[in-house]
Amino acid sequence: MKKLNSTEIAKLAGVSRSTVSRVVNGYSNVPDETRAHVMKVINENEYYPLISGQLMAGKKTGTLGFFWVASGKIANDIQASAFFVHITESAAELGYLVLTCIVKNLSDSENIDWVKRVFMQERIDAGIFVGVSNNEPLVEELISKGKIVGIFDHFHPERNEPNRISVNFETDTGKKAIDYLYSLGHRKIAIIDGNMNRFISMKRHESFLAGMLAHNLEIRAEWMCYADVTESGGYRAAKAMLSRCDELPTAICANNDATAFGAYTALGEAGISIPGQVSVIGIDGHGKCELVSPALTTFAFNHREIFYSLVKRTIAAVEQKPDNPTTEFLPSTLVERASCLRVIDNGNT
Amino acid sequence: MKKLNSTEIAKLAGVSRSTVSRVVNGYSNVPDETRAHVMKVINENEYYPLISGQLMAGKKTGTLGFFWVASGKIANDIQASAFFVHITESAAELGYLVLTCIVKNLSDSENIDWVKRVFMQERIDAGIFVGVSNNEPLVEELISKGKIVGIFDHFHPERNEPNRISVNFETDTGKKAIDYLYSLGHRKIAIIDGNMNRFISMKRHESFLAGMLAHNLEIRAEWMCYADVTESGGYRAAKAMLSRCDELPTAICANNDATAFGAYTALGEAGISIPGQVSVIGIDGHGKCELVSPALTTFAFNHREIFYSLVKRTIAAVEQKPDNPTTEFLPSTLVERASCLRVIDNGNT
DNA sequence: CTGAAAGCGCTTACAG
DNA sequence: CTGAAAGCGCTTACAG
Repeated sequence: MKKLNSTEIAKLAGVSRSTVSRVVNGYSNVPDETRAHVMKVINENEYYPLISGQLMAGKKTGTLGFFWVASGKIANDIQASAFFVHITESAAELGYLVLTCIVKNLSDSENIDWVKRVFMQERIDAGIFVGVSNNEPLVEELISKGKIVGIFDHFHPERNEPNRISVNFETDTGKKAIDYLYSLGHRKIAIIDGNMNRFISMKRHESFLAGMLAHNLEIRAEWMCYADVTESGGYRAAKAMLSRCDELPTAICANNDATAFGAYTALGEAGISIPGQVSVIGIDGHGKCELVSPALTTFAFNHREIFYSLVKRTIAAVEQKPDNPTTEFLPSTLVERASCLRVIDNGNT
Repeated sequence: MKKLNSTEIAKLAGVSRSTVSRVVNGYSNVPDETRAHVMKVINENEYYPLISGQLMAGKKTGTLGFFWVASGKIANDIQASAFFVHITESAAELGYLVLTCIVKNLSDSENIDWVKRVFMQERIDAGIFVGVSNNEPLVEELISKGKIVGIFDHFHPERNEPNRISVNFETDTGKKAIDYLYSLGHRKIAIIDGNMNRFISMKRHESFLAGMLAHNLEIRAEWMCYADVTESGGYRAAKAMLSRCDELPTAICANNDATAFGAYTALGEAGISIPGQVSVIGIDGHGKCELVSPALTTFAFNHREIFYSLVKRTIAAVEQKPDNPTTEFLPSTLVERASCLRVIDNGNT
């Protein structure tokens, strides 16, 4: 069966290309009878309008870019899978396709150009970014050029351009984690902070400290450490912390679950039992929490909901829906597993 | 900065649009000096040719579709992540973008149309399919329409259309698994087969039996079971097998790792220790093998290599490279972990 | 080596 | 309600 174009379909149906187009696009100004007849010809001939023609005539692509910025190995990262699936499924639900790009390094000009070209060539209507810092120049450039960008973990209260869409974790989860450990009797708490270029890591840092202050807990320098948000970063940070501290904390509060998994390894290597000697708590809701031993207690976010919110509002911006909220903060839920132990309050503060 | 088109760039550079196009496309028939001058104007104005115009003029999309057919929940599946990452990275390495589609159900006409439209609208140059049966009507239809399709786990020796590209696991891994268990002294081996609509599951089934026959092992009906290739399928199959058998096998040979994980759960619920009472072996090289307890011994495949081969040859078909092999079989490597125990051969065969 | 011109397949204001 | 016509931005054979 030969592939027909709209002119040929029009001829077969005995109408003009205009009418074929109206039927294809579901416009209302076509009588039911005409529509049914044209549809029949379209279906019989399996006519699908070519995207090239539609784009030239000014239609949108119906496609979202998904830019996953990940420097390390992500092939076996459950989280990468979850993000990819949530974004793709959310987009599909709203009738959009997803063009995926894994970006290794946003400091590399070739990488930058690869991303930029996707936008500038108008292959997509908007792009979703995951894994960028809160002040990524490329993102800022795209926004300033009027491109619609949806960003996970991004907040600039002073900038509220309608094409700067973001979704965020609530900002007080750090304090909630400290509160929880405190309620279990922990008074000696170590903190593994994240990457201070990321909005949420910074907020979590502030929020950890707020929790410590609220309970009058000692913020001991040797227990404070910084990691990036990765498992290997958490491992290195925890290892260094353990080797320098005179006294062990009773609990470690990690910036995120991946960092906590890294801490598990460091504690294991040092022969320290979890939660017997040291409790560990994460934040995120990583799929691996239930697989590690002991299962990791965490403040979990609903990632499905988070990405749906981001994708939905990004698409709303594309379609110029009015009153579209540019940002949203979503809540966590405590999931108690086996990694945190109740301890006797020995009165030390 | 206003966005310019090729006419405006041509004017600024003092050449014709033809020459701008030649420079953009890197054609050789442009003197170095002209090329440098035009490039300068292009870069200064950040000119990127719109994909819409390029497509209309007959250029390819430079995009591959990735159709992941998965009926169940895949958000937390490590494998889904790995496949997605390998395909996207392989494509990027070869200069291609990837349009991803998660397909829930290839029996549903809406799902079918969603996939078909991506091809028919010419949004992509070719599509990669993962998770389809060896005789998927949609795939056959696309191939018969001349669409270039790359399929993971697909083999039809009698059909060798140049647009039917596939990559496969070697077909004798089942026998290797039996050989290995035999070498550990196992004589009472249970087999969990996969989905017989999948090429590799069928081959593995044949190959399991070949191994059993080669060693003169009894193929006991109560130890033979069928699952789909999922973890829950493996669980159900193993559970049913355990409840009906009078005597326990000393080892379970699973069609694939996910099925083996399901068997773990069934054995755990029945209070049967792995590998103390029953050894378990998988096939695949799933990222979770090292996370489960005991770590799963498996015949692992190099998924990166597998998907690179598929993507590379699919792209070669798009670019009409000569002598492009339409299929390839890749080997496994035994990865010994903790799930298989050496047993004393009690002489039973 | 270079430009003028044709052409790709649609959609949409416009006129009726 | 419907059609003729313009127009979208490129590439490429063609002619020189």
